[in-house]
Amino acid sequence: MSDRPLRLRFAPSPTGRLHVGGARTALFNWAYARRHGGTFVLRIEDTDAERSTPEHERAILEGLRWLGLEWDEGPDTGGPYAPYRQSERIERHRELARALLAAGHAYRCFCTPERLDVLRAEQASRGEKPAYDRRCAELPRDEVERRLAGGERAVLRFRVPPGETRFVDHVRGEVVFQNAEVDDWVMLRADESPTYNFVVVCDDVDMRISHVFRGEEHLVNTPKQVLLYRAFERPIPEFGHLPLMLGADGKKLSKRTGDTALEDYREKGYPREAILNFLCLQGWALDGSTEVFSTDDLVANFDIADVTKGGAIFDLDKFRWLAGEYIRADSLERVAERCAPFVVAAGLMDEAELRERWNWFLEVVRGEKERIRTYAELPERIAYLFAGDEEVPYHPEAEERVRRQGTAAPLLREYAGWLRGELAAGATPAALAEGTRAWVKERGLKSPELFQPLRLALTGQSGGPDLFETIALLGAERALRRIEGGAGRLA
RNA sequence: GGCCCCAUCGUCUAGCCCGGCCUAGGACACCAGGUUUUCAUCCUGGCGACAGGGGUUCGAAUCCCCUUGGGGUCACCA
Repeated sequence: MSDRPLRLRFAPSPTGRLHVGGARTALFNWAYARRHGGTFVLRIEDTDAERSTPEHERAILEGLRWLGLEWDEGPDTGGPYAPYRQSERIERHRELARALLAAGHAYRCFCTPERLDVLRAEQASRGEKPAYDRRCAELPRDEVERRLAGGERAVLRFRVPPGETRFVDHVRGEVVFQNAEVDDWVMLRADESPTYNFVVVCDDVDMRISHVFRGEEHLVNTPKQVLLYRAFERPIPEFGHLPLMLGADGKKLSKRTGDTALEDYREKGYPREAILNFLCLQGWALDGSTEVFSTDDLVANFDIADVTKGGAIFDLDKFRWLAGEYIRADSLERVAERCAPFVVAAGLMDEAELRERWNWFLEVVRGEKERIRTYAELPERIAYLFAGDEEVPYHPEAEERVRRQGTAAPLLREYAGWLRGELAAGATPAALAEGTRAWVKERGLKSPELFQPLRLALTGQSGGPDLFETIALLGAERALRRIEGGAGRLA
């Protein structure tokens, strides 16, 4: 088994947006394949015709690609085991089901959903575990034929053999299930459509999947699947069940406790490198001390055996810190490129304007680059640059602090007079900074006495980039107008 | 509830497999200080954990058992 070609897969179901937990599963599968020279397969599990949509499928592929997780075989790229969309493999599933039926590993069950409901209700009331009672397990062949011919609907159930099922999980070690605990589960529904536990094995067998790494919620499915491999007499793949990603409440990450979709974070402006890095950190560590690392580092070092066993609470604070790290470390040009769509979306500038004033925009970004943690944070921080000079929105607390100082209005008026002269003479930001310090000193003031009102008048905020750079960004006329306007508003 | 999985700072984790180097390391968050025109960055320091109990051993965070706690799962969903 170990000398089989290494083949891994990620098999999302297009019934919703790509979950961040799914993205991490894909990442670890991908990394393992890349590390060991294996093949990474993408397969779409769209057997739930009710909920699967082409839109979701497209979005999932796009999201994975955006992350940089390229697959070697998949629904769009094709490959030697095509098709890679389960809905297109149903004939094969039925064929395999018939083979199992013929071999006695499966049987027809005529029990109606209604009877099963009643059965489960009775079991529940007696405090028993809900399980199929195998009423149809030993039906004589002629009776089965007769009822089928009579138009009765039947599902196909797997006949779970006695004994126990054990397998080695590469994250957890050996896991044992008593087969008596495993229900005779449905392989084919009454309409002949195959169910998840069945198709997954059919396709993994047909696609020669050698390693199955997936979320821990699938751990309890594994005995069913191992039993199926045995029935098929095919090699059982290596398993590894990844710890769950948990919400702040310690339960499986759900919409109740935060954003669950990869897209959510993308839309919120997290750098993709930071997302990837953070996903790694949920359940795996490079060396225990390095927090910031690339997917190359992951690929060079990833081992399924090093994955943590316990569930990991999604630590948004750390994620945001990491995102900021990536933005700070990135080039100005690139940060600007990536912020641009958010600026446009916020209605601050349109694309033509952005192109036209690109160098100006670069300077704007330079001022905020070490302050933002996500690209989406830029627009709100720089909105003051686009406000009318007479109606710069003052942050209430900042304004309150300045008003308490009391001397702001006359000071600003006086300073504006001085500044007008300097600006007219073409002073650089650095020269202005120096001149202003001298100006403050001459009057026996403390720096904040001027700078706080000045910042408020210019930006409406209490913090931000260098004031003289801000003046340069605004231009002399607008800056002066804001300072004089500020003197008026604060008088 | 049955079954299965898990258990190191508030959070993510290193250490555990191959007991001693662990007075348990790193990071986020938090607190304090420094730098700065402010905010942020950056630097320094602080707070803070081996769930509990039994074993095994000269010695246990590391091995075994029990308890407790948490999670997952129990469909003609995936």
